[in-house]
Amino acid sequence: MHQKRVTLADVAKAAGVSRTTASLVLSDRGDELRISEPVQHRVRQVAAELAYRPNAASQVLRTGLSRTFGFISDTVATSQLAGDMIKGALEGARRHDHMLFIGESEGSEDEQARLIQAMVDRQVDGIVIASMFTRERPVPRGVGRPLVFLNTVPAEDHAQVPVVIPDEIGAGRAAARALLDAGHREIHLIGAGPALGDVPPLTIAGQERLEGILRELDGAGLEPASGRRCSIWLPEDGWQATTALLQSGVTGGAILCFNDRLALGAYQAIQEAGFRVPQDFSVVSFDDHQLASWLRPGLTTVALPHYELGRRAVEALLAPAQADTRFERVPMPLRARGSIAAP
Amino acid sequence: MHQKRVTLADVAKAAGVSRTTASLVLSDRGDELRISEPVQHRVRQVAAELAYRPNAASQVLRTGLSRTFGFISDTVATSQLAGDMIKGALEGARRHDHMLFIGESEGSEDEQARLIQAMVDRQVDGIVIASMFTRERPVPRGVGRPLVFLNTVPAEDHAQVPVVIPDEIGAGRAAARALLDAGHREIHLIGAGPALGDVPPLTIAGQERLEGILRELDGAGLEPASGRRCSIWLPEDGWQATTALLQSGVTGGAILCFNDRLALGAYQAIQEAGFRVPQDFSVVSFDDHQLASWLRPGLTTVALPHYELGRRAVEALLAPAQADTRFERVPMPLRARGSIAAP
DNA sequence: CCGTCGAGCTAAACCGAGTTAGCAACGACT
DNA sequence: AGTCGTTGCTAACTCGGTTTAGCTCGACGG
Repeated sequence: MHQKRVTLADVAKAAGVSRTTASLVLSDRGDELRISEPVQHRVRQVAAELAYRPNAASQVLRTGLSRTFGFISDTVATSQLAGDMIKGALEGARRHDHMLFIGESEGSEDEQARLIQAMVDRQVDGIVIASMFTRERPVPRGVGRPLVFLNTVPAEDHAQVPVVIPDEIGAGRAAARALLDAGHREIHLIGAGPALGDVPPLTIAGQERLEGILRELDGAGLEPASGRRCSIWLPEDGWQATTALLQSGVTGGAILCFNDRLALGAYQAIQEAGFRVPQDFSVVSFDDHQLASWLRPGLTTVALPHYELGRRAVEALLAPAQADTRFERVPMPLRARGSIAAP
Repeated sequence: MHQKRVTLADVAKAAGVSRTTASLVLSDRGDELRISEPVQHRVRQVAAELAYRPNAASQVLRTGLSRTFGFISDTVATSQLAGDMIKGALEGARRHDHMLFIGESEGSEDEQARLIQAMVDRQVDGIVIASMFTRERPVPRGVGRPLVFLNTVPAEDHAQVPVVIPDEIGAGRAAARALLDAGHREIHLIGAGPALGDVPPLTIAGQERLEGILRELDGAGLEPASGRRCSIWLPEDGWQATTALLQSGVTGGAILCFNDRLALGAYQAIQEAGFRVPQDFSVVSFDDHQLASWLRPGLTTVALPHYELGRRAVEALLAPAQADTRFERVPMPLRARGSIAAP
């Protein structure tokens, strides 16, 4: 099946030069080592004619560089979250002419260690450790290659790992600001709150979104009108929390959901109770799940920049690790659609 | 940055044997070549103590096998479609102790050729060419490695490529059957139909789903009550088609959507018109998008087995290509939820 | 006429494994 | 004593590149 490839020796022979010369020319060191123009030209021509492609394994063995990165995430499947992140990572790799190994640890440290091992065995030039949900993770030791944490914060503070995470606090502020700007004063939280600390366990995102929201409201001299914490952030939970809110006698105002899936549940509860978005309730949320553009009216949401996150994480592998790039916060842009109106 | 790895030579030296002996022992050919038990034990022990790991680049160079597959898709980002497919591919690779390169061609033949080239340079043991939407594609020539088409049909009939695709005809039958079994006789199609050939261009899936539906209805002596072809299958299109259907005076029956996003639009149109699912309209669809379980009521849909597709495609790379495995149709299971009731 | 210098190229070592051919030591058998 | 066979191991080559050190040749200066 594996037909014979054209090797450097074949090129050298056909061009009537030594392997050394061929190698120098093809790696653009010909001028540096004084190979004459005619010879360079001939080597290049022959290489092109024979469709020569260097054997990467051989280059890796000699140079220790594989032009390959690794990308390990805890989950790959969860919606387009991962898809866009991987897409960004691929773009980052492509820009530097690298390939990308993908691995999925399913949250298991053992599996992650196995993947790191397999990638290091293959001499990857760096590994991104990604999480689909912002959280703390121990830093793998002794990898011996550049490492970047994506959407993940190192558990030990002494650990020297560059980190790329979304600016969730800024996102919280942006979501609150969007409602304030529309004139809302009565803002109900779905998913967490109303007080700082009322967040589901282990989610840094929830914590920081809430912090941003409270800060922005505080700047306007406000507090949330109410807040309902949900242990999981699925549509069903949003539906329940919103239904409870409506049953408490609220007939209008603004609803700030902690993610788009909760917002879907909120839409459903609002519609089933006979209210309308945005006439009765303005809704804003986080993530910019595909769903957000499919709802009627379109859901205004603060986007998780998955693509950017993936791309920057990979590119951070190559960047010289300076102090100021150790902790990169990627802004989360507001996607304004039709779910916010004046009260 | 790259600290020195332990090599086979280090192990051999520490164990007081030759590199040959160490190599034989560690590749389990010790018995075959009569290395004594004590020596084998010592070598293994030393290897473990030094945490020896073979350099994959070196093995690749020597053996030509990389324990690595390539997975090239036209799009990675589109929802969890790709995510689950990649997840399945990862599982397939993991089972055979392989790693997985991911690449995205964005539909460009040039980019795909570049990716194939880069993967072949790295001596991958096989490449899966995947499409997120079933369609015809030319077969890349001269790859020299095992190739499998996933969700993709070779454009040239003479091309010898194993193909893994979902059983869309069976899916069409299953969707129609689900409605017939509930007692429905009046079945409206959203997305394609009512006659064979009324499908959006370039989608094999649409064609085959329709074929399956028509066959199953025909078996019950029926034809679709109506059919509306949509050029794209987004929620907006489903909403428009369903709104048109309702405005034509239909007040109940069954709606068969060609995918879940169309079904979301149908749900929205039905609810906005004051009807209810499933009391007034039963809805069934295809794909089993995450969305399907989030709708109220849950959407009954025929699942695209993305995970299975990904896994089987990768495993097909290793399977000896027999005639009967050349064209693998993966069944699409019905996911019954709450959107179907008796008329 | 010899020494020096630079231009232009190459032999050979090297990366870290896998693999082939064969050697040394020892006992058994003729 | 010589031959043979077996056991137990290793020297040396190979994969396909990169890199170092150095060779050859002609021009030029003294």
